[in-house]
Amino acid sequence: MMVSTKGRYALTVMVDLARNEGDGYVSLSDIAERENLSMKYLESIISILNKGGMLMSLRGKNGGYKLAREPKDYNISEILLLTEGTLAPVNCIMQEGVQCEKAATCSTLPLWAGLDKAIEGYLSAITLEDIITGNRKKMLGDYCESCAPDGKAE
Amino acid sequence: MMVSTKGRYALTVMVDLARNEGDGYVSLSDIAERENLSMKYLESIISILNKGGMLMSLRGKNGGYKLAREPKDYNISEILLLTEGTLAPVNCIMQEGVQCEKAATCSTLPLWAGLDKAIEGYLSAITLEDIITGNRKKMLGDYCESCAPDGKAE
DNA sequence: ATAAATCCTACTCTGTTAGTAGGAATATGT
DNA sequence: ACATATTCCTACTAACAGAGTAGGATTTAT
Repeated sequence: MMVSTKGRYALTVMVDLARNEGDGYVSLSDIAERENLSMKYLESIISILNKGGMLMSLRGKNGGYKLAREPKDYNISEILLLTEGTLAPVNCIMQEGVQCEKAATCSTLPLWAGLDKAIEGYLSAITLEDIITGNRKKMLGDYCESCAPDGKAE
Repeated sequence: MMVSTKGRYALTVMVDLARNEGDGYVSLSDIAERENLSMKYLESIISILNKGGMLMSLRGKNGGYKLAREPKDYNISEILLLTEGTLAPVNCIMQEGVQCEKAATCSTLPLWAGLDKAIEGYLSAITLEDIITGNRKKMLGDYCESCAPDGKAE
């Protein structure tokens, strides 16, 4: 598994915030209740988003969080990268030039590098706004089987 | 991390077998020595490949393994799927119609489904032969930064 | 002052990963 | 027949990561 609940919930939080933008600062307890997730756990996740500059926060009564930018200005890759640490599909692909010592002769490395690129490419092309507006074409292509398990196209 | 050493070593084994095809059956100890991996661990991995019909095996002295088909007739997706169990990037995407109960209303599901599709698409387009022959264009596209960490294109 | 919120540190429980260990079954060469 | 080289099979273990929980300190609006 590449994306844990941490990254998934982080995205859920971002989507929830985007949907409730107008309301000023949104409290974590509201988000946790709406999304039916543990508030304590979300706390640790939203803290990463906040420190990473994705959010603005206000402490004290009536405090909470809101998006630092507009939904269209977040891509999914950056949200997941921040919370997960890496999106690399294998250990041999690591950040910034750090390489396996066999890299020069490894015949499978180009495969992993290519897979990494494919993942990065997909995720960085999609914005938070695409998710809010349900831009299925962008996310799934023209037709998505996995969305129609009963055999009917949507 | 989506692909563990299990899947990675499985691919390494397949590549090693493809490279040493002419020699009839190849023993596990030869592979382990060449690839510098624990033979005992490889044993458990190659057993999965064998039971999954990817290999032919011969017991006893001079025994070993060889590919059941030609390298061009294996795609990477099937090798990894067999050994890893799943390639799904998240828990909400599972096999054959099994779905999260919130699936119908989940706004992030299309993203995960699309990512899964992108991964599957990439991996199933590449064959074992592509790896043997070092088909970088197919694996990496026209230019690969991660292959030239010193800043020079190859 | 009180209540409602973020912020911070530390802990725990569980499952997965990455192996290791030991031996049984099978085939070959001498 | 026998020693040897191999696959095959079951079980075990140590370390790490994932998924939270717990408790309280700090800040701000009313």
